[in-house]
Amino acid sequence: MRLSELFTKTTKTVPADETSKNAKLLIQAGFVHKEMAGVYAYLPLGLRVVENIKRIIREEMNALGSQEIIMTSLQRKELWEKTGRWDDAAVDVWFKSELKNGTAVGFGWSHEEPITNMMSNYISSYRDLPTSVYQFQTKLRNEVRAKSGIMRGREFVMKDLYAYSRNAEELQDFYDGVTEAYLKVFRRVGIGDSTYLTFASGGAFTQFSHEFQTVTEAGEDTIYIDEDKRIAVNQEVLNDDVLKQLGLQRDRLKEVKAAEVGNIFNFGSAKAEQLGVYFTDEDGSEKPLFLSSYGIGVTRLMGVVVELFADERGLVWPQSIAPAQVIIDRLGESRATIVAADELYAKLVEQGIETLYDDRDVRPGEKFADADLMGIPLRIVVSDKTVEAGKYEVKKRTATDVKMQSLDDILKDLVATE
RNA sequence: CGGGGUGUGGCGCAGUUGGCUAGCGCGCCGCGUUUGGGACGCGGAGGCCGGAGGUUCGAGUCCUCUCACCCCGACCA
Repeated sequence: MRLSELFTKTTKTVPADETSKNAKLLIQAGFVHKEMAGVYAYLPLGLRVVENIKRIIREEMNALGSQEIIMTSLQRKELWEKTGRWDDAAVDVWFKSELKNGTAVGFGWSHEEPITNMMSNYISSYRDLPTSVYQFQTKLRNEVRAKSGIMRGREFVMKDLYAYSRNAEELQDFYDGVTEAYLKVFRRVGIGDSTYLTFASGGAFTQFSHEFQTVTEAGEDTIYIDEDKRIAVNQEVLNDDVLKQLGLQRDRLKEVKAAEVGNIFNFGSAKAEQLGVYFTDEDGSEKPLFLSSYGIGVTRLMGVVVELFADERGLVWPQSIAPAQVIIDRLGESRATIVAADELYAKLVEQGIETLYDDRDVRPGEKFADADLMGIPLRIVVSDKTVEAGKYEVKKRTATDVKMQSLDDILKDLVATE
């Protein structure tokens, strides 16, 4: 994409009503637009990041054998009444409305109920199990107070996966598989080192649920991490019994602030019993489905990445989710430089490398500042000097030094670090 | 939901004890000079001051109500 044609622009001044680092930088760099408190629109560059995160998650979920669907935003009241979750006293984040004829509907803040109910149409035998589906959906939650930019909104993109199993053992197998897959997702998006499998308060069926917590000051949770074992305990369940049970020693734990980027729940058969969803087992008996659900906050994850890596010059994206791999800064308007930059751009695009091309007639300082602000991993300068040298000037976003490289060297490096 | 704060061109801000045509910077448009870390000159366009009501000869400035936004706390199944 040529920056002269890119729909958004960067800005030097940031809206005064944002204090969180992620919102400030994402707005400044033109990645998102704030519509209202806790509600953000994703612009071309921001959308690319979201889509890159989704792509990684999608690959890992598909590898588990799960299949992608998309559920509805409008939901039926009756289903949620069956599980006691329609009541505002039980769930206080509901957005509710009604149809013209007065029928009550809710806007989806989660999808366990409708999806489990739907399963009664498609699962009737043990032969249909285990099975799982997932979706990327915009969740709507009427939070009393939105905060932390895109990390806690009233409208946000979430990947939720629902797995149905024949019994507790089968459920556990899948549960363990997803746990691994999640760790892999977080490694791939670049936050593996700071993300911990965390024991948190469980549902009705199990003592614990598992959260994936990324260590950052911008987080809302307090967790205690064991750096050697790579696990953590959420403050909400921390006590001597729990530590003993998990084989952890209090004096080896470190208290940190963290943001929950993923969570997994084991509902056992409780949800299916409430909703009346059964299958016929091998012996002919009717049994309730075992449900487990798995969430990753896609847009929150994006916010966490910003918080984790951004520096004083702007955003810093890991290569795996960056809106582009490369930004070409063309300096000067000489014929030779324009031709050289156009050629480089065409070649990179041809190689399938996402490339931003700063072809604007603005001063060098502005181009450098924008490239830094947008956080593109690799910057290539094309100028009269580089044309004369027959090489390109290359600089990593995180580096301070520049290298003179040929296109072949650049391509080699790009593939190697992918 | 409790406490605190803020609403003035697209963005950031100033506007004195009420006073006459509401300013400044960035950005935007035109012309020219510039071009390796956010250039400069000249000339322009753009706001009825969040909204409603009130006080007053006169309201961006005062009063009442209301809406929105931000922060802290509570909440987050």
